[in-house]
Amino acid sequence: MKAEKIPEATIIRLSVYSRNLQYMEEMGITKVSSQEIADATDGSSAQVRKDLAYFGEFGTRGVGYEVKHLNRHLKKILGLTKPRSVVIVGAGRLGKALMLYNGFGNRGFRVMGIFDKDMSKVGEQVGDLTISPMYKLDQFIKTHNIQMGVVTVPAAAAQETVDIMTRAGVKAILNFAPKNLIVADDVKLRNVDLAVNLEVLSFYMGLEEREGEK
Amino acid sequence: MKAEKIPEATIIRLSVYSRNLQYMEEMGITKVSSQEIADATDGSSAQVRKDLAYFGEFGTRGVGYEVKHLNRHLKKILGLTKPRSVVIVGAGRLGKALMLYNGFGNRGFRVMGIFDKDMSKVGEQVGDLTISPMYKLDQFIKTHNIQMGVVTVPAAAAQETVDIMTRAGVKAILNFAPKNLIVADDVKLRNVDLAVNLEVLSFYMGLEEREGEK
DNA sequence: ACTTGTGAAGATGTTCACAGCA
DNA sequence: TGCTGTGAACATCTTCACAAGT
Repeated sequence: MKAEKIPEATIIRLSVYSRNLQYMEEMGITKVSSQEIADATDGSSAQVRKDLAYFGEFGTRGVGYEVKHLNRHLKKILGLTKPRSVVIVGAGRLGKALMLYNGFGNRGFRVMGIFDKDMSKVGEQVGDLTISPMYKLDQFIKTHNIQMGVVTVPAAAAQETVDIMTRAGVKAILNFAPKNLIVADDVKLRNVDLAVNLEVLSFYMGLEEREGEK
Repeated sequence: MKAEKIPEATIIRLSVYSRNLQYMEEMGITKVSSQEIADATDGSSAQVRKDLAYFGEFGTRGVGYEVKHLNRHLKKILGLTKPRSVVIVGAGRLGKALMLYNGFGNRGFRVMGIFDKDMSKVGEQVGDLTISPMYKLDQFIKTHNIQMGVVTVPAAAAQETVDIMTRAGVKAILNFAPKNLIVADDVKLRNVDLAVNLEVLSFYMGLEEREGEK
């Protein structure tokens, strides 16, 4: 392992490797090669080995990797060994859908609260949580030591939302609002822009269409 | 403009530029510089100019860009000038949330149908559409000439879903199932993995925590 | 014999810095 | 003067190919 800077693309792939190793583990597979991981995740075996090499040596030459052992290390690297507390702000359809999304829970993320400005939504039950009013957000984050926030409010309200979150102590934010947000250097921010994804697809479709016209 | 290969990162940024130009247009701003676009989208002015240079010359030296003119070109590049027809398969919470998501509609994407295998969901009203049974999907895609599909079914059902879609003629797929899918070369596929995004944030939080321990 | 781990080569993407033009 | 457009320098990421280890 080296103290180099690690590409973000590597971290994304490690997360995908881990998910696939999880499946393998559940299916009772005990041993895997870099080539098999590559096949399952649509990558190359050299890439898999390079990605892992940033963090240490996890395999046995001539043999491969022990599934359980490798997955345990990957989860550790990704910080998934202790549960992470999350709040969702914005109890619209997307916020509620994420609140109830199983994919978070079974990877160690605990959605502890869901908040909305709209008082007509406050009190509504979503799964086993109740929608809380925004003015309680700051105190809730502090009391429950919340580390991560998910933003599903409209673009116009996104900046004030992250300001409240970060002032209260949230250290990482996943933003679904189509807006470029400003946060302090020590806060990690990731944007998921659903429309951008469709537009990228649309671009490549357009390329094909133009090819077809020739 | 050159016939070079264009980085996907460039396409993603063009989509973000376009969204910001849209805001500017709505606010009545007529003129913008590459620096101003960079500030609004958290990038560099050189990057903005390089991205645009793949497709032509849209500005005036010494002056900048005409907002409306540039946005019109970007939308053309992204294939957003004619509306794109979309189906959503998987009428769970995420599927419904996406169905009702405004961000698609106001960028030219038309959700024409929503489908689910679960017959107890079929017939249910979502916005102004009704959930249809899976066996109607193939015919619907052909009849309405659907170009894009959004997959929000569970991981185990994702591959068979895209097989039906692509056999019926869908040319681009946005997949939310945490599963690596196989599609023909002429079909464009993008994966949005919500848990991966949280895991990447978790990784960077872990780095900071380890820093703090020193 | 087989598969990892890795330096070196190659490919790709970003930034610099300035010529070109209004 | 001011800002775009762009070749060249730089930085980053991926692939290659083989030595090392079992």
